[in-house]
Amino acid sequence: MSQAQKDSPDGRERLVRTAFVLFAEKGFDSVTVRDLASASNVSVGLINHHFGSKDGLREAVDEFFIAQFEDAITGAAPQQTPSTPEDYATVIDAWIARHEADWPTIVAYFRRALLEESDWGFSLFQRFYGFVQATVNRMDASGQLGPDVDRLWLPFLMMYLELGTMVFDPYIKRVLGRSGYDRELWQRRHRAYMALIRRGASPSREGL
Amino acid sequence: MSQAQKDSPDGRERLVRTAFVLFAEKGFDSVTVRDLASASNVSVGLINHHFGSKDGLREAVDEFFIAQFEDAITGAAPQQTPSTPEDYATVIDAWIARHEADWPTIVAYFRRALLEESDWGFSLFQRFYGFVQATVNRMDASGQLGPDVDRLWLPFLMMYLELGTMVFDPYIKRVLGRSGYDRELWQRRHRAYMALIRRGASPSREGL
DNA sequence: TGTTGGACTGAACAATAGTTCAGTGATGCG
DNA sequence: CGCATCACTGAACTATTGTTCAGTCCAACA
Repeated sequence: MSQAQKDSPDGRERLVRTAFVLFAEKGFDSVTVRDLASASNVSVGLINHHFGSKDGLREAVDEFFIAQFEDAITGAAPQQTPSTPEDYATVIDAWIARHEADWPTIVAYFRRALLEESDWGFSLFQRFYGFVQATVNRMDASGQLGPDVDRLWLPFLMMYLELGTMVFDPYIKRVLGRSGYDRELWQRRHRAYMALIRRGASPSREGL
Repeated sequence: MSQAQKDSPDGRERLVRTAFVLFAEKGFDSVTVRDLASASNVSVGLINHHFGSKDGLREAVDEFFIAQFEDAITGAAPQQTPSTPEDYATVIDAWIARHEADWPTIVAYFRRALLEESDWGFSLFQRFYGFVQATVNRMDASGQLGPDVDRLWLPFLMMYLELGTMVFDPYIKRVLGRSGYDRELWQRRHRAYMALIRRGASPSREGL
């Protein structure tokens, strides 16, 4: 049990980090153990030495990723529990801002985790769902939800808006020429998202 | 150039159809040419004979899929161009209803197309975007959009709600125990979706 | 100093992948 | 009948994959 030394990462750590990037970019199956080894400057044998198999490495990378995600949902807002749409969006924005450097990689990895339909991808979804549901419940308790709003679907619809931004970002990039997470675009999305949740898209029916 | 005979599909057609199902279920890479051959009751060689390569078969399956999608967007509503959120949702509902039998396969294939980030997956996205955008423009022209609604993001957010329902349905199944496309659940989602687009989730601010 | 243990190597291995191609059988045409 | 064409076969081939393992190196410890 050697202590973690931060100065120069050993082969094991380099493997996890480069695998995280490569899996996110190209997908698990498309990355060979030789790709991983040469990108990490280690030999092929080291993967099986440390992780038993390529799948073992994947599990290690998943844990590495979950740690960041966990921190985002719990550690992110230890005291401030969001109870308005603005709070909720702010928490998520803060998380994104905190991970700005490797945000594209995180998004890409998240994408694949969700779309590959794995068990742990489901656990990610479930955890996120719990977070959104709790927020909606608090909004409800403080009278911020209309009486006819569907309490079952609203959390899912909110998740779709959030996760859709992540999952479809590659296509946004191709349609608009830049990522939906680019500063200006993201702020605009934030406002549009907020407005939709709050008031919908119809003109306010003052005349009724 | 033999005419298409409907009675008993030849090896080529059987290959495309079973490949469509298997690719949707397990993903392109996870399906071997031997799987495809035995599931279609043909020999391995036939794939390369007809399609040149496994990738050639994929292209044929993609075209097969696009044909259905195309029919959904254009053929679905030849005359009726949607210009209200209700119209829009109705067109999509009709499409889904029309493909009820193989809807799960279509959803699964769509998922994989998105995940793989292929050019044609992008063209699907783009085409759908064009459809939604046109609808939003018509809504705008007939005064159904609030003045402060973001015209750039609204179509994307609407797409996220629609596509999210498709892409995340496997998780809905695991959270709620049944598909979001089950009749009762779907109708409820339809209303919740409509309400969100129209009025948002906040209680109507009549007192203001 | 000798020895133990763990990180690390890389050639060799076995399994599996997609592809090739010589050959079969049925069909239609002259 | 002879010939050409076409869908189709399946054993053989080649490339690539993940895995194994005997062996190297080096730091820690007695």
